[in-house]
Amino acid sequence: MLEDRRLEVLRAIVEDFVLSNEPVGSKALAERHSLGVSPATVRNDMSALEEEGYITQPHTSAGRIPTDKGYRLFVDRLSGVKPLSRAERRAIQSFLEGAVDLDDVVRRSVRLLAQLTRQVAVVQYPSMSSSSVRHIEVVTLGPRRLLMVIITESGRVEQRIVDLLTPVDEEMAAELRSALNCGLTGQRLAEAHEVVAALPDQARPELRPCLATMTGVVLEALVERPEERIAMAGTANLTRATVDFADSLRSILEALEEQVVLMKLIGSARETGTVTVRIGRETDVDALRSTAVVATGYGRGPFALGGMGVVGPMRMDYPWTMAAVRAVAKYVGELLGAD
Amino acid sequence: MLEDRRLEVLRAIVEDFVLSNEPVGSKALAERHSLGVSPATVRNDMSALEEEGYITQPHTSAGRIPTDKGYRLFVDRLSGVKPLSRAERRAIQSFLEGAVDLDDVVRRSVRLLAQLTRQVAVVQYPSMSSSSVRHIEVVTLGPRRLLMVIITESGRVEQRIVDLLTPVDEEMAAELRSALNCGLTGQRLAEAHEVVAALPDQARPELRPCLATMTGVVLEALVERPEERIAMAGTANLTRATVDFADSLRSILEALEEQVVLMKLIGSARETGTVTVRIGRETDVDALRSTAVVATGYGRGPFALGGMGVVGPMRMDYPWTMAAVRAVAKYVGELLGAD
DNA sequence: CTTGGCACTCACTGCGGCCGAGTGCCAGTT
DNA sequence: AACTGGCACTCGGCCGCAGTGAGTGCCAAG
Repeated sequence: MLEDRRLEVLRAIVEDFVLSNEPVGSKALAERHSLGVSPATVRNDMSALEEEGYITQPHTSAGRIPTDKGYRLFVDRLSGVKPLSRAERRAIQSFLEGAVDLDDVVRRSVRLLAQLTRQVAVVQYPSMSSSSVRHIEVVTLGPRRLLMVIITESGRVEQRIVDLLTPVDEEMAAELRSALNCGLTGQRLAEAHEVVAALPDQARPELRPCLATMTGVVLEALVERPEERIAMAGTANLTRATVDFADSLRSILEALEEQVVLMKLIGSARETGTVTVRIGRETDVDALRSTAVVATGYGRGPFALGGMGVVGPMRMDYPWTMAAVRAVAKYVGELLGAD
Repeated sequence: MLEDRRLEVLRAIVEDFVLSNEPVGSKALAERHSLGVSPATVRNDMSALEEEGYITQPHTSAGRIPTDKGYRLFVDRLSGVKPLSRAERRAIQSFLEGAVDLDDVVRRSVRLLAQLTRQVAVVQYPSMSSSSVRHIEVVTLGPRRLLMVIITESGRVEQRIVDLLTPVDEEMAAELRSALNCGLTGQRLAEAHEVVAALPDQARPELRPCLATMTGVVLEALVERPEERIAMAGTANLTRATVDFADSLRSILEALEEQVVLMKLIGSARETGTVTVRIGRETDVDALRSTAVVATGYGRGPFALGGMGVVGPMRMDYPWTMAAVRAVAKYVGELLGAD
């Protein structure tokens, strides 16, 4: 029970601080939350919490604010996931259902998430390697130049220009097309490594060099190249978290423009079926040490299509944000799964 | 000559202010630039320039800073375009030449421009309506659902999912494909309105409804829909222009996330063959009244493929920025023109 | 274990004064 | 007529200073 109240105090501190963005003191705490004890008692608890590293004071004789560790405990043990209201769910649905194509779905999602959470939103495009090939198209652009267009089950379209060593006519292009399609359609690219590599050997000798080049491109472009596309929106929301935050704003923006960094943040959450939260230094990105990332994967089945999430100040309404991210991810997953 | 010196003073003010970001006074001006006159004389000139609205003082007894009108005069009459160094040109070239596809070209360009100018860079994807159709691919996704992929000369790929009223089998899909390709290949979409609309009538009766739906999609998606895609980078650079600027940063970021606004800014510069500069209120966007936009079109020939440019503080090194934008645009134009 | 009381700390605020960059004006010079 | 040096004046920015109050830590009593 002592232990219990301490946790209750921590929860109260986090909640108040998230609301006010000001260090919260013992008096206000005892008043605003019905803890049933006096400020002095709260002070003792706070002292203990500080000892254990869950809260800290910005300077002597100021209130306390949560530390990374405090937020972590809060997220892990003290907060559920606030369910969204029916109206909010409807809003998500109606916002997304007008989308005309995959690109549109992603762009709408990211804007929706940014507006909803009032944070920076990030959405990964459905990954090529975890969805299977629907069709490969080959178009001749010139005697030695082809355009390959790869279409996946999830509706993503990837294009590559290929320069060949030997000229190819329309007829050969058609053969290449059918060879590729026979070999690859329905394959999950992540698993098709050997199949793809073996393809050239089964073709007519004249075509082999071309096919080898092309399968090389497929592998390089879709399997090995990890830098997939992402969309981002709501960077303006970063300015909301003002002051102390403001000086680091530049470095945060810089980090967010770095594809690799974003992929790491969002991508790692992709495989887990749940919403994951990374707080402060847990992000492993120095520029983001004052931020938190709430992310999840979307797309049903064992292979998530991609990840999405938001980046905001540590001082964030975690329960609500997690709910919003989860809801959008679920809806987008259904939308893309149905295609 | 009196007039001449005044302009010289204006130029000096602009140059100094761009460098220091501090109101510039008569004394420093007379010293740093070899104007050959005393501070008192400079003061008289400054007084006149202020009278005419080219400069202003932030508060009494401070130095002067240029107004919108002052920058405008500077850009129009007082500055040429600094040519880039050979090394810089080479840097541009080597940065861009590794691009593997259109998407990559655009993304590299925008990052390059942002790094080069240290401003926010914006690049419009090559417009569909001003480039001609290379190939249209039709893929069946389900009995009543098709995926159309439209590939243009410039290598841009656009995709649309089409839901049909009647079922279509593979054979019919092939017919539709060839009908579309016969009718549209080589057409400039902006001019093909009637041709596209007339297509269905020439086909077999059973196909007409389908074809009508599909041509409708083509028109709607590629000709009528003005919201084309754009890429942006370097938003972190906005924080460089600190302080006074900082409070409006939020609204600037918001404006920049608005596709429509960006399209207007960049798109309008697209048709002109030269680099255009919009200063302050000339942007016609309230949130950008403290910024300047330097933009140009890229892609040779009478039809520009798209526009690109940078957005930065009015306090900007115009000659250099204009040179950089022009150089990148020229190179990207060549790159895409050759494809 | 809790509580009221009490002394203490320290960021924040408002105030007054100083400083200096920069201006505007004027009288003298070329 | 244009330029220059001199001079008084303005006013934002920068101390230093004391007052205030929220918040803490400790302690002794319940």
